[in-house]
Amino acid sequence: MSIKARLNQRIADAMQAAGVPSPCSPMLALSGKPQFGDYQANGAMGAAKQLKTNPRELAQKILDNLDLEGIADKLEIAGPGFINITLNNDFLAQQLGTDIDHRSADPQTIVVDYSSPNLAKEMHVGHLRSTIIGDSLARLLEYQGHKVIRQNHMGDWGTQFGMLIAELELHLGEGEQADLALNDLEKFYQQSKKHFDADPEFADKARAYVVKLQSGDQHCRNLWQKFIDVSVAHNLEIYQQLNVGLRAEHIAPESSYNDDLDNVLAALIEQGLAVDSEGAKVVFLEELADKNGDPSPMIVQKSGGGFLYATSDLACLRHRVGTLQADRILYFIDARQSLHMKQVFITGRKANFVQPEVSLEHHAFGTMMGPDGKPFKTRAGGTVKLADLLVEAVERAEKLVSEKNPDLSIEEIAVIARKVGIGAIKYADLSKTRTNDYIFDWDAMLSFEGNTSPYLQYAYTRICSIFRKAQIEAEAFTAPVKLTEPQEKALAFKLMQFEEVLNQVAQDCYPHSICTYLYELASAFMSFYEQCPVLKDGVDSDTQNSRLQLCALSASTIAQGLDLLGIEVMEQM
RNA sequence: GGCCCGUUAGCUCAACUGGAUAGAGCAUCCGCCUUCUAAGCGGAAGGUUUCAGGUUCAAGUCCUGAACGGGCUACCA
Repeated sequence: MSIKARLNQRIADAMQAAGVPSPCSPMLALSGKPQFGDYQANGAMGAAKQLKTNPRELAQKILDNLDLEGIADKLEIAGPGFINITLNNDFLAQQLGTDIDHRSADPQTIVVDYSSPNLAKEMHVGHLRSTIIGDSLARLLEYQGHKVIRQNHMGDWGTQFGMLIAELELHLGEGEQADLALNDLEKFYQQSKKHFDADPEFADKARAYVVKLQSGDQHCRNLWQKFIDVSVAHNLEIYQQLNVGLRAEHIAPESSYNDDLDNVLAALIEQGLAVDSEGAKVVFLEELADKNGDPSPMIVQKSGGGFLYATSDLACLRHRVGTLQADRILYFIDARQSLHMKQVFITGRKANFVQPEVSLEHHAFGTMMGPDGKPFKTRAGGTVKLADLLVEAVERAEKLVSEKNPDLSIEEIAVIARKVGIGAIKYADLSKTRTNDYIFDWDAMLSFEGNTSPYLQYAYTRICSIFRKAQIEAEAFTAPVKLTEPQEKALAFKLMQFEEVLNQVAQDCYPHSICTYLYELASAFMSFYEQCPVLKDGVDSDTQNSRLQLCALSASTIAQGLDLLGIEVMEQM
């Protein structure tokens, strides 16, 4: 149990003993300022209001019932009724020596839907968010002992594929090889779009091919498969470069639900949820009605008989609940899909595809904007390819690493540059609040100074360097910790908060909290490093061992935290 | 038109879900490498949290309205 959880429990009990009706919340938070101690409990003020008593008197009554002997040094009532708690140094030191079980007491089956690119085009920088935020959550939940099922809901079944198949047929007809023609997917898409817009005959063929493909025509199916294979291979390559845990076995594309769409529709009709409207089959949702009371429509079958993504998302939802047995389903998808996701969730529940206890969560995120604050486009009007961003990042890192550390071999530099460059990109994205729109800026994203992943990696290498010099294995090292310098205490206190942060993120799915935490931890380590010599002359052996222990714990926490973000560490940089 | 989201330092972002004097990084300025990696450390400066009301012991955070920006809004995904 984390220190925070323990304090929370004790204070809640004390509040109850002081006459606060349950449930009573201590409202425990980290103190904002050093003079206010380590934690502050803000619950007395709200409770006093409820009881119509004086908040400071109530706070005193709570303190009278609160026993933190051996845990806290100082308990103070301040301001209108804050309870400030200063932890005991020996308690903190002793806590550092105990192993905390990071595994959840209630392991669940959790489906994590992320990345889910459209296979018609190459991945661009806009795909970064879903891919790395989702991956981070998958790693964290796995670390906590949940059964995580990654699902990459790739878009392989849309209208555009008719156009792409027709284009591919054209190329193959001229004797070209498929993988050569598809070497540049972006270019291929543009060519095909050009044909579609300029040539009515081509356009008709493209439209016909969509229908043929979806009804199982072998010729179209073969062409489609060729295209998909190339596109999937491209995506898997990107995942590998990004150190993202998505593999071929996690791909559950739209097309895989095709055979179930008729069943979904039949179920919706049978339950009276889907009705005829303007020739289409539509589900009307009063739950999402506007202020005039007009319900929100969701088309589940087009007037021509074709299906849309609402239907395949419903089939997908039913599969995840019924077959995959999910307790919780997390969707990491663009905020523009918010209405669609609400419609799917509500319909899924009304149709009994989803039991009430299953948690459906759309964790949306904002749109990538350009430097002008408008939705991001390159000067040519296109997007930046993800592959190009990764190449640029590694190149910049390579240049810097070889400048900073010329003694390293070419091979070492290449490995370090990859970890630094990719880490910087991921961290730049992960460290921002998920839900807001955000500005894409090359230099900010590829910065290696300040609050960036190289800063964290650098802290790690500094610790490695100490252990290398001492000729001690960091992982195996254990020694009692004593906290005398303020930097030592600050570092120890930060180390103890790791679990609290992870629990929070596992719940609200905001991995930027992990970034903030790791930056604060690394920052506390840097101050400690400057102020508290470890191996230098004049440091007695107890102090040296205690500091080595703090170093070892800092290294393992930073490495573990970065691993949860999918960022790698290295011994030297 | 309706609905959803956003607006915090010159720039990019935080603020533990209503708590105390709103914090970081970048950029700027001043210090610190003969001693564990200076991708670092210490310090300075920078704010009417878009605006106007309201609720509250307490509002960047909640409610109402306005301005600006983005998105969604029936046969793309």
